[in-house]
Amino acid sequence: MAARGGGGRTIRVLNVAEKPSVAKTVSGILSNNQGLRMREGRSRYNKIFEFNYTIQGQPCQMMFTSVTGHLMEIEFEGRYRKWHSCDPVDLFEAPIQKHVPEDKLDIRRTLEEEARKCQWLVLWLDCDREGENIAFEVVEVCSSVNSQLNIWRAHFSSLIDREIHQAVQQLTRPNQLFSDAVDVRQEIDLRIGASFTRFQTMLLKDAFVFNFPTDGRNLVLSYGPCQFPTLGFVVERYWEIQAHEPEEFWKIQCSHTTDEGTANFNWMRGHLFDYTCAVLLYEMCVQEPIATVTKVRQQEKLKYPPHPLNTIELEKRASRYFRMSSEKTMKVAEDLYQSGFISYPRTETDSFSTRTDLHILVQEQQAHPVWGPYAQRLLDPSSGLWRNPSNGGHDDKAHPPIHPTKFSPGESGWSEDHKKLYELVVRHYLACVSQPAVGAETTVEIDIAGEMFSALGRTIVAKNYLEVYRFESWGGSLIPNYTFGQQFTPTSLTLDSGITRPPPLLSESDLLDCMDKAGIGTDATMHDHIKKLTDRFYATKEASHFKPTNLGEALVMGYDDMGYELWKPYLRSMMEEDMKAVSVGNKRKDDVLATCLQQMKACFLDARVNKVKLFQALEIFFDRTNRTGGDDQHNHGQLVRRCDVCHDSDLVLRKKPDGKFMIGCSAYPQCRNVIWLPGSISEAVVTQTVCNTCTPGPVFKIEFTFRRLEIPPGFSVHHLGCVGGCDDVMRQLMEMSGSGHRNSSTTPARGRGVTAPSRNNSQPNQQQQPQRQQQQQQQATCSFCHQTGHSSSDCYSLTSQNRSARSQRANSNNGDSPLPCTTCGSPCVLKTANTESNRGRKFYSCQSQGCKFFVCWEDSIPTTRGGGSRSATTTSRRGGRGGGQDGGNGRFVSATGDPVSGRSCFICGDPSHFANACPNRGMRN
DNA sequence: GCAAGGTC
Repeated sequence: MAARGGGGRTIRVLNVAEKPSVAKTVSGILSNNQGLRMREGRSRYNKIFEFNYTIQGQPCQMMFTSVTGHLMEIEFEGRYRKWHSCDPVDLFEAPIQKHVPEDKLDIRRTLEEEARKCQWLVLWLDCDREGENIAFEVVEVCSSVNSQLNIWRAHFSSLIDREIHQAVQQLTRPNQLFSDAVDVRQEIDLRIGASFTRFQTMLLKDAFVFNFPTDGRNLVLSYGPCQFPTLGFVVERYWEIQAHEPEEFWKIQCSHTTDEGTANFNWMRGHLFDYTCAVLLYEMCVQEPIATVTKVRQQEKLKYPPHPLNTIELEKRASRYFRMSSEKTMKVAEDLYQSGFISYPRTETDSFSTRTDLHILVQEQQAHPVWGPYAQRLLDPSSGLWRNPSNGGHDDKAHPPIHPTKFSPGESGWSEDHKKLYELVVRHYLACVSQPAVGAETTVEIDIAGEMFSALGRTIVAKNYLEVYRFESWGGSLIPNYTFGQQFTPTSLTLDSGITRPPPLLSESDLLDCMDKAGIGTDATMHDHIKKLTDRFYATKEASHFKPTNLGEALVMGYDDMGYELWKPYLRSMMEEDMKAVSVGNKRKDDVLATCLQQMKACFLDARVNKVKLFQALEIFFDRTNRTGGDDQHNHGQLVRRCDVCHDSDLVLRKKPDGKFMIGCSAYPQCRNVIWLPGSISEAVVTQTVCNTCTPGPVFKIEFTFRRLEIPPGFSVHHLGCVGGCDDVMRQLMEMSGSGHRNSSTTPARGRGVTAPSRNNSQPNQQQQPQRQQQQQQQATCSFCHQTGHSSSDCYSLTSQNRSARSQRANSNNGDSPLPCTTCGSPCVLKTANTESNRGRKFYSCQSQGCKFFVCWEDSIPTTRGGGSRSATTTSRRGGRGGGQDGGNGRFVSATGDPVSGRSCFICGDPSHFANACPNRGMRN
């Protein structure tokens, strides 16, 4: 702190904290609870504490009050607030104002009244970017009534006496850059959120039949840079599950039982997808079933207690242990915090400060009837149970990890959820300061006919923290004693089949994990974003797992089909990087704002041009209403020819709202036959001239006018063209611009198809390209939004090049041979496997949505066995021990061609089944 | 009727 106050005269200092509890605690610490007075402010929650204090020799009369988080909000100016007052694209530039909302006016009044009386303002907001921004909001309010205020910032990371005294003696100036970063975030969030939300709501809400229970409220199809990536995680997992093709695998299981117990030996190959190979190896084991012990290893293993608890871990664990939603968890935690039983529940910190008195917290818990005795042992040095907690590596510099602050055996007013959550916080804390559990592990490896197997036995030597942390367990199993070189005959040796399973739907804990890793939301808001998915009817939660609704899936699909990754976390991650750059002065606030908004506006305009993708995606799931939902591009047009797809309606020429032309079927959406025309057309009129070549006729020719600079030299600006297929000029221009014919009447939209987005419609001609590319490289021009200074890979509105989920969906539809599904009876298709062990092998799979059942391998069908797609020399994964089927008589052969076994069961010889289904399989002593 | 971030 460089400046001093008013010499020896007592000055009045207004201190402002981010929340009432901090104002109270800091006042208590600084005053040492001596001469501390409290009086009411204008807001019933935000009291004012008064006491005397000396800052660097300067006697001060301290006034300490608080806000409750942000004091201000940003909003569009009045004339832009009504949804129909402007085009949503205008929201990228509409004037924005920051104001104190109605429910914070009383806090503002308190600040104004106190600031008028003071010479200094000391800001005690949380020490993060948001806290710095709130600090500037407080400064704005206070300075407006007292421009002479001397403004200071106190830095503290926990509410510990020494740190607070130190903070007030080392005041600095507030950091404008930190605050700027938050201003940028707020403005981008508002402009993107409001524009896209209005756009997609007004476009789709009335165009489809949605039967969501909105309780009389308007249906809002919101978009937000946090809620959409959260939805994206849910949809992506769902697509992964749908794209999963079950595959059968085989593994050899061995067990050995003695008086000392049972050892289950696992095949060290894991499992094989090649049945023949597995059978051959199994057969060798059966023929030479003596096991030889090749390794016995004994070692001590430790299982460590968890790190101290932060918000995300609290939410994840409450979800896992109690199936409590993150929203509920935070509500209950807030209650417990408000009533003083646990510490502040919104914290990223998972390590305790070295100055925290950890023992006091345990002492309080000694009285508890259930975990009290454990707390007593923990405090007894002779038990050796105490261990200083580990460091999780996160520190928000504002709050300690979540820990119990007051003992309770359970309050009468507590719900079951309150009891569970308090217990979790206490047990977690006690676990953190306990020794790890100790186990003795024995690993035994055996060899049967050259195949290796291993078994693990564990005995728990000391449970330690597991005694109190009942939510975790550590399975122990006794196995017999073995010695190196020992031989024995297994009790059972079986060839078991299994089938690969898709991953499960995302649990709340998984979803929080995804968001945490991708930086979506903050610890205080993540549960809000999750709840928003269900509030907006984008996802449902069933048995603690999230599944997208048709609406959620369709919206993501629509943007994905446009090629945008608005539903992926990258946009938020890039914004977060820019915020960091602003906060350390590496980028200017105005530059980041301008660049980001320019790019997002380009993305918005492009999305609007391609809105048909959203329609197509929603049409897969919902019926259309008679209302257009603002989409009028399919209403009128000039007749070009009879539709060559539905043969029932006409193909008509239309001009789209963006000025570009297309030819589509008048029966849209029942028929989605469409011809996209080059973007270089400035005018197009259907003439009465009929093409003499194209059939079936009549096909009316069109008088086109092209923009000179957008067509190659040698092409005429005026052209009487035919779109029936005979016209080379049109064909060439269409190819150059990536436009052309598409029949989408039978295929739901997936991927770009031939519909080139408008940005590609004015490609330079061949001669111009090298020069243009060079210019682009020199200027680093984004090929998407056409702004300089970044490439398309750095564009906020990233286009999707890597569409794994969609390509999987597309690839899964490569079959052509019908066969009824054994599960649902729907027709199946023949597909080609793409896994390492079965690449190229054909199989039948059900095509019915929601079934997707793997039916069988093509070569396992009896009538086709002789000519199966696998060759007789299929090699196993075991080098020289290859084996397979011969091509003709269906017998197994070894790599040398010697017959090994017939196609009948090699265990009992019955031709009606194979060994894996044999009732006698396995070998018993 | 829209975002996300604070907190009560």
